[in-house]
Amino acid sequence: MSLSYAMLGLLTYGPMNGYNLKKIFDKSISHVWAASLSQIYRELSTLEKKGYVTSIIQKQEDGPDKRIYSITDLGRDAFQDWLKNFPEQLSFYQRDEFMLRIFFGSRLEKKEIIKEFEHFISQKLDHLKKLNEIEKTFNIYSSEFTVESAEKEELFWHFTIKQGKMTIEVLIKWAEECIKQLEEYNSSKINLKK
Amino acid sequence: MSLSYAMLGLLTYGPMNGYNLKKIFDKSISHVWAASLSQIYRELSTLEKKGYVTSIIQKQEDGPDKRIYSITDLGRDAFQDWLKNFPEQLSFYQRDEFMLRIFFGSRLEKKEIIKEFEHFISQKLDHLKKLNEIEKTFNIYSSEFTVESAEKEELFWHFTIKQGKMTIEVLIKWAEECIKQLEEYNSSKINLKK
DNA sequence: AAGTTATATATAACAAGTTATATAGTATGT
DNA sequence: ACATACTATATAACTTGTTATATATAACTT
Repeated sequence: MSLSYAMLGLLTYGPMNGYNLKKIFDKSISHVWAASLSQIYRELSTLEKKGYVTSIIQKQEDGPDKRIYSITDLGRDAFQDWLKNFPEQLSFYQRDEFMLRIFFGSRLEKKEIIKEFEHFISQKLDHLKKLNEIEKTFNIYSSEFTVESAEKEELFWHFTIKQGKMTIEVLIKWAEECIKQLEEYNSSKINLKK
Repeated sequence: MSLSYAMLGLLTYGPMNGYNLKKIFDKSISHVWAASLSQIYRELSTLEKKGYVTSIIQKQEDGPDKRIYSITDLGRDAFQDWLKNFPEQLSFYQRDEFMLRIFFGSRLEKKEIIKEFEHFISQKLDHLKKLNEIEKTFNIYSSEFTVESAEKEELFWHFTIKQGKMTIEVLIKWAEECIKQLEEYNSSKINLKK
């Protein structure tokens, strides 16, 4: 599945240990595919069993030893194979806790729900900042981690950031519209009652 | 977690069996929270153990017996409690297989990647259609399943559909911009080489 | 008549993701 | 000096989600 290929993809940039891989994840692709440390460690052993990566132990005097993983030719092939075979059917289904609550929003007070929409907007503004931070580190990584050309590598990274930004911006607009509609709905209700 | 509350939420509309619950899921909240049949069955037993639902067996002459679940007062309270307690931190992290491949898009031919962006657009157009179909059935359900007022119930359902539509529309715009940028990038590269 | 699809009912096995726990050094704050 | 946080290393337990399997009837398809 996708996690293993995300990991193999990052390992094409160079050998890494689990902890390091997690840091790179968070600074590069967490907005596209998130991973927890424990998942990464488990997946690294699975990948090793499959022969997609090999590991060596690096002794350290300060702190515990490191296990450094490198991608194998078999691993590179598997990654490239996955990469070129995009799925036919892209998933339509979602799992969004906030949206689920909104679905049942009629069971809440108008004031409460407006407060939640406002909180949603402030959270999305935070997410925009996070994306900007990730974007800033791209030029650092692209010079370190270049496969073909840093420019081409960065182009695609920016596509994913752009997707995130555009989506967040539209969600903010959506929430603002919902608030407006709720306020209108309430006032018309009050008028009817009079 | 969310699945159980999605199920409890639907059960506030009336008693249902697992199979039926799945159908309602697909026609109402799959765009917000998806569930598979096996998950639903497992979760129903968990909910029963917790006392949030009770079940009776309905004998049937044609086909196997049905187990009809009803929400209990305890279940209603748990649902309402969940509903009013929106999480402070909304998740920033994502898991999107398509976007992950785009992240590594520099390893593919320009032609291939443009083809995938085009396929993405056509899939998103399909998803728009699915959302429209879900939206159409809302008025049917809102008259059957009304808690307070059908109008208020539908208002929130429409918010979730609107969110889906706005997001999909912006994703299409994003993909179109990516294609344009890729074409420009390639031609400028060719020019540089000349 | 035989095969496929849909309705109806689930359970079992497996894979993936989250949370808790364990260990230990280094740095920073009060 | 003591606590908290961060770096660094993971493993274990638990929860959630997906895929495969099982059974049986009815309706539609070729």
